[in-house]
Amino acid sequence: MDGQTALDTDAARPRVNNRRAGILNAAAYRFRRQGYAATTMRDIASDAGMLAGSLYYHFKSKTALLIAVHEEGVRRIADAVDSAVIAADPADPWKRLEAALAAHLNSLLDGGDYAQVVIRDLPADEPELRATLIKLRDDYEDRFRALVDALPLSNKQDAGWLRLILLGAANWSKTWYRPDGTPPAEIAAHFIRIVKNGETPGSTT
Amino acid sequence: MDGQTALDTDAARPRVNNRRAGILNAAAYRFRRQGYAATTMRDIASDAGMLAGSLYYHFKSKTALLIAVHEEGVRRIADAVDSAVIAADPADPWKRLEAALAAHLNSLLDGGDYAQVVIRDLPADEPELRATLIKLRDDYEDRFRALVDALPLSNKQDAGWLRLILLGAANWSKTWYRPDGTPPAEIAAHFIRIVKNGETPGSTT
DNA sequence: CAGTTAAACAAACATTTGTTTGGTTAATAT
DNA sequence: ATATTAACCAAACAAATGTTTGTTTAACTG
Repeated sequence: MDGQTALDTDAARPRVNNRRAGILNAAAYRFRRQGYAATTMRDIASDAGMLAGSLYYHFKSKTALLIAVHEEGVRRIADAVDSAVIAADPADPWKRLEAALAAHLNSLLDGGDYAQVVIRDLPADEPELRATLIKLRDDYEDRFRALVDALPLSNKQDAGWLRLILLGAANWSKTWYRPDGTPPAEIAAHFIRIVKNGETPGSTT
Repeated sequence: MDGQTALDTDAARPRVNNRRAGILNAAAYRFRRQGYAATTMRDIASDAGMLAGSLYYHFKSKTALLIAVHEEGVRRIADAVDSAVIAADPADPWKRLEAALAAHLNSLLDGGDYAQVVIRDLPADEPELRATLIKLRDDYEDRFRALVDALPLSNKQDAGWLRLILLGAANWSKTWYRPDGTPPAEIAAHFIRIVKNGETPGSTT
């Protein structure tokens, strides 16, 4: 029995916590498709290839699972946005905002399940849990606050409205987006162009 | 087997179905606050002043209750928008759209619970139910399709984007709106102004 | 009055829920 | 080899779930 070398046991598979990612993936998948309340621990366990009780070796509760998915989701979408902003032209604040919005949309629409869970409406059961999740999202959205504040606006007071319009329109896109339709980057370009130039006839594009 | 087709909205017989509205209100209240999956029939029954089983005299299932709330919600918000558009200046298509958006926002933010349930993310459990609810909302949103198509746009192709931006930003407002903040009508005015005139310096008309 | 019936109750139903517990396996370390 | 421990299973748990059933109450009608 012990004659076999450790060739079949993947060396890149650490013995400790190597199933955590798989469980989190399954949870994110289910939370996105069914929502938190409608997802059962047995759903998640089944997708992860184990029994419901076994999940409690890795996570102490269903709530902890939701928080972990949120944290991972915020981390991913924030990284994507930060990278896009860094790669964008530092001299063009509109382009920087567009790059951030495109990354946000891409994470939301063509990305995995995590980002969708972050954006989706939060469960209102436990106020404490709700506060935790809202804070996670707010910290992320601060990026857009800074990007919008850097714009040369005709009315500086509009920075807040601009942020709300763009993030709202973007977050709502998951209800009408189709993978065979306009890609996320183009959606972002349209959004930015419209709020930047307006739709009044005669405005130069 | 006399199939009674009594109008449930008929108030001529107070004794018949006079609790329907109360039950629907309770359901809308709970669905808005907790979401559909997290709301129990006992929650609704408790708010309506009866036991869970008694609900089944008025509605055949929890699903039927959700559909009824959606139908009532769409009816209310559609009526509000239609009235606002009729009262608006027929010669100014931008004002007409703004009036519709203001009515939409008002129903969503300062209105009752029904509109929020319509807007909230739909349960994905039963595809058939989901299709029913989506169709209800789509029929309502057709109003905005017509209003946007009537605009004198610098780029006619942008009608679709304009509708998506405005409805998206509006529907997302429930996540950041505070009753002591900017009132719905002013929010609508800001949204319209920005997409109409743009934010490029010097474009103030 | 009796007869009918809308409306609700009281109690149970069979599942499903999140979670706990104790035991089992197999890899690792000593 | 022995001990340890990460990881999981198998089974149960109490509570909660949507729904059904038989019965009761009270208002209307003839």
